Amino acid sequence: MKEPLVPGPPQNRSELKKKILIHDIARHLDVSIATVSLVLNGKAKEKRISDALAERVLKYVAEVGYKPNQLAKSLRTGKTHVIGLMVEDIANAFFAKIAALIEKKALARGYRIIYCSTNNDVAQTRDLLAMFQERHVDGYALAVPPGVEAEVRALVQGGKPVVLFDRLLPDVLADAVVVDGLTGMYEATRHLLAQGFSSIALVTLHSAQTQLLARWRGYGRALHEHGLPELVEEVSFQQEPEQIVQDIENFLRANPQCDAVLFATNYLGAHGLEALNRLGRRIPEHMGFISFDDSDLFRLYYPPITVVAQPMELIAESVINTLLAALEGSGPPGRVTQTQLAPQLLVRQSSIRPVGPGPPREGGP
Amino acid sequence: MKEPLVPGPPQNRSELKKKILIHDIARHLDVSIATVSLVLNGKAKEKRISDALAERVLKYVAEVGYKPNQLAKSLRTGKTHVIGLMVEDIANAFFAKIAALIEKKALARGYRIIYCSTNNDVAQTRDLLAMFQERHVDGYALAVPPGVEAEVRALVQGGKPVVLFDRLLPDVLADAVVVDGLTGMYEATRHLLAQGFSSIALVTLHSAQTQLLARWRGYGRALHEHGLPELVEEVSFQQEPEQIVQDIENFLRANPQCDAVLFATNYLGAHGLEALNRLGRRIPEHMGFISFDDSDLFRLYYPPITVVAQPMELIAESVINTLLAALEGSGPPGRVTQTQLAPQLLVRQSSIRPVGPGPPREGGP
DNA sequence: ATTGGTTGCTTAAACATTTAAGCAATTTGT
DNA sequence: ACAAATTGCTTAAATGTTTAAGCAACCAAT
Repeated sequence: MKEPLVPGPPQNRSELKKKILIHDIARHLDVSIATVSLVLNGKAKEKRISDALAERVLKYVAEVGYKPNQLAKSLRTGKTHVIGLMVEDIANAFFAKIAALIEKKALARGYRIIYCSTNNDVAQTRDLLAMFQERHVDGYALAVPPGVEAEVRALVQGGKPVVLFDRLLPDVLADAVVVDGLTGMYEATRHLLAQGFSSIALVTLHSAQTQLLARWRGYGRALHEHGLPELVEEVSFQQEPEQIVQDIENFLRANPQCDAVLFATNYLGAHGLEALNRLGRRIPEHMGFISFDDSDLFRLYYPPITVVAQPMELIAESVINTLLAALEGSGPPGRVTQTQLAPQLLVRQSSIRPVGPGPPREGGP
Repeated sequence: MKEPLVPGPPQNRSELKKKILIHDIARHLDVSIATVSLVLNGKAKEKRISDALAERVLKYVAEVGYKPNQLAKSLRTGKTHVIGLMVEDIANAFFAKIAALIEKKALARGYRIIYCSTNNDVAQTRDLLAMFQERHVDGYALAVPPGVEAEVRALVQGGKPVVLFDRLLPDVLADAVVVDGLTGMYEATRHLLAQGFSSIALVTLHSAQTQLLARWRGYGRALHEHGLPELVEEVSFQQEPEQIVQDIENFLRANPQCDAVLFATNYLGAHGLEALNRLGRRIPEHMGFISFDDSDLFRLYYPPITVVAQPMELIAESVINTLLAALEGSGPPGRVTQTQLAPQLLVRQSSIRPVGPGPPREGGP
């Protein structure tokens, strides 16, 4: 313990913290600042600092607990060791989980993350991208809405490591990690068809986000193969949750023949559950139900909800690997790495058609 | 324009981005760097730069879109306009939501947030605190586990703005924002008692986190007032989710007389639901159920789960206000601001005792 | 006609580091 | 014995800002 036992006169506590600089180290060891710096940056060998001196430096540095000022370092080297991560909404379970995983993996490899939520707002996203640049992040992991193609392209062409994930930006050629939502939704839809559901709806967002369009295409493909028509509700994301629930409610009420419904995102699924509750329709007796993305809610719901689960660990791992490869790889190899991961259909009760008295078509209570 | 009109040989794209510096502005306007800097920092009046020149500077700066290098600025001024936010786990719904709210409010006031998850690991928390210091964050918003008192105290005494939230650190006098979990849990327990539940258990973590202890005390107080014994399961947080579920399962199996259970955190509640599922016990027929923290899971569960909800908006607002007051307030006012917010008991079906065989004790509906 | 006060800007140090270039002293080669 | 190469370190420029201190030029007042 360094604290004096007797407090003594009112010391200015901030003086106790007197930041120690590389200059202090150098002076104490009676060597130049450059020597200390070289040793600390592992260039002792390369720059022919003697082992003896290098060791003296390291020893003293450890002893006094000297830590270089990262701001000065970054200013000089142009590297911050910070990665900018931009997601739709950090309060969303999917993105929160991805962020947590990426943070952990990045930290383990010496990088810090700074996050931002775009809320799918183009202007805000632009501002945030500008902030990342101002803060001199070394690399970008982006799940951004369409509308910022120009800015992202400029980054890529400026040589900055950029990895798009969750969704692509049309016409922007960049490293990317995405999940094959088309196949995921295709199989989910086929599963519903196989279960005997015959009028299957999709609830998605009115948005040009590529992952949503892919999921839609998967749904559409399965239906077309069976000669069935699409039945799609596109809700707007710029509204209150309550409004979304009501939209879904109205949609389902307007389509009473519909006997199963797919949701393109986790929160649409959650709102869907609420809508069905209000309508008093039971899952799966009145309505088959599948959502994209897994969560505690879906897993523990009664009945448990069938989902198209994304491989979270793999996504995070791929994003960080791709980014670090670009960051640490010697110069731009000119190649673009696009990774596509397979989602997994987790079949639970909500999509299992109950064997009941005859075809339970439109069964009222 | 300095660019030749004829493009010439294959230009290096990165050269196109030639970062513009304050020096370039100064030279173009034929004034000194200092003048430009003063104007940009709103000190034109104070330092007697003529309005005419100030306007010329601003005009040209806007025209070429010059943005000062934040690293250099921070190095010189010692301010980064970054707040370090440390939570238990960013993937946890409560913290994710708080983080999202704090981020939004901070951004609106010109500050950036960098987050970290402690996972309640003391060593990791210490490392992360050190990182925040290295990155020169201007202020700290901390929900940290016990064990880092010394480090946090050092920060506070070093004059750094620190706001503890969600939980306090014993013996660290700092600004804080907490929720009155004692009263919250006291009322939740009283509610169960009023409903006629008679053997009420609490599932909490084996931890000295102050908010958990307060919740426990609230539970204990209500029981003691009714002359009833405590029945508490403390699960360890260092284990896999699956193990926690099994712990709860075993605990409930070992206490068959127990007819209601309270959970001290949202994820304990979620695990509790799973445990009850596995045991085949129905809520509220076999077991009354209340969890701390609200979530979609609890709200949409069947039956809907009664919760002690925390006022998220208020927490975020208070944290950021307290922090910015300390950051921008003129010097240390010497006073510590501790805010305590009231939680809200949201009564849902899971804690409503079904009228069944036997007297429903203490006034029915 | 000198002093004193403004006005309107500039000079230069400071922030804390990295790293290319340089320079004695020593070792090696012929 | 002398040139060349190597060793082991240092000097100083560079990174891009902010801001205290300074300095001409002009004006007002004695």
